[in-house]
Amino acid sequence: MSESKYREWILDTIDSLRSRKARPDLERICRMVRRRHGSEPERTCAELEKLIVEQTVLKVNYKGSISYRNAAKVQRRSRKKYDASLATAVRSSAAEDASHSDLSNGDSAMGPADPDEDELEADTSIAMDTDSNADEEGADESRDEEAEPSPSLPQEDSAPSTADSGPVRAASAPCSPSVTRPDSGCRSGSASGSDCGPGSSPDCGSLQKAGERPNSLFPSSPGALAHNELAYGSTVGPAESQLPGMQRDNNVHPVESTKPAVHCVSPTPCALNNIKKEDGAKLEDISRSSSDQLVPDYAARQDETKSVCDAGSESLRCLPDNCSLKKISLPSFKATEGSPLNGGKDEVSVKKEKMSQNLLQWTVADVASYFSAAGFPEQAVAFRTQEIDGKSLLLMQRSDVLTGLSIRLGPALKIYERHVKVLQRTHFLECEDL
DNA sequence: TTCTGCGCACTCT
DNA sequence: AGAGTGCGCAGAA
Repeated sequence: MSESKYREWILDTIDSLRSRKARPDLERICRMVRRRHGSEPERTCAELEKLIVEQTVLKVNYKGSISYRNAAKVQRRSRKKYDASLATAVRSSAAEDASHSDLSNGDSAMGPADPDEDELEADTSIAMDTDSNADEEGADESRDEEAEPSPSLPQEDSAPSTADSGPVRAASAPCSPSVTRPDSGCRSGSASGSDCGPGSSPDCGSLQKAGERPNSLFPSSPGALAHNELAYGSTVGPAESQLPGMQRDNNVHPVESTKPAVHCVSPTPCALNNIKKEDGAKLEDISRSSSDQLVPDYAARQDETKSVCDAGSESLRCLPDNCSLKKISLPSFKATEGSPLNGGKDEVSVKKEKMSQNLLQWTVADVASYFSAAGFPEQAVAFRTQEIDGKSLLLMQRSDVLTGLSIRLGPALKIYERHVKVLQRTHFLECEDL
């Protein structure tokens, strides 16, 4: 309930700042929301992150600083072509979130709000993230594999877009989730920092809602995912898939753009710190005792084998079959599928499917226990703190993992490359098949 | 002190 | 050339 209210407030604020030619950064947004509605900065940060995840708001790195955009209003300028292709991906999920249209973000306040704005969000968002980091491999790889499928999509979309008839319309679904990462949350500026400051550990509880949203499912569309990676991962990204505003930084200062993200200590992270100390200990103990050695082996192998492309399917096989990850408890997975340890090729594929599907059903606890069991108990706490469930996991970008969880770079890289990426890839590859 | 409006330079398509 | 963005400054509240 308050969620939509916040959405409105935040979008309104962003629009407002923009109209007055002020950079819509975290600090200003929080301040304005507080002034206008009396909302706590931490809460605003949390809600903002949710919107970012939903892609209702895009977080971009423009001219060296982080800015937030009303997804509905961005991108209409350039990416229309892109949209077309993206639209497809999005659209699939769109259906699911039709409900989302409520996102209509109340831009009303803003400018020439277009009627199509609601819909725009979807595509817009997808492409955005500029700030991201560039991480080469991630993006490159994903690009290779993922980019391919998309080509086919475009055409399809074009049709739909036609349907949109509207000038801009492309995708009808506002769903795409993660283009931007929530990571930078409160980091920017002093204000943000102070607002969401460590001491103020925002109520993470609020954050989790993001994952609950229906649209978070959209990743089910391979295309969408791919795009996310591209865009986000713009990281490395080939300018191909990025949005105008966002890519600027990446293209121009790939490295620099990353920096901000690194420093950033999103609101969540702030909370993380506190939580880590408290609950972390418990969790760590538990998880540690349960799994440490499992992953290395598997992970290492993955790394080598990983020629990205096959990573997806390979990983699947790897996880359950080759690697003795039995210990890793994948609740949903097991539940629906039974023991993953046996079975021939057919079974494997079946498992694959189920696993992917189940991924969407993973709860925060499932995700945490997964990483815990995978040998990252400490980091698992971060996932838990950030309330990353299966859906969120699918939406995570490399930078999210590297910087948004406030975990050390080393483990973060391993987690992303060996697990997150693999799970995502697997998931959407599978979706593709379907 | 804070908010708001806006000229103008930048950046990108 | 056209359009989005936001810095920096001045005026208003």
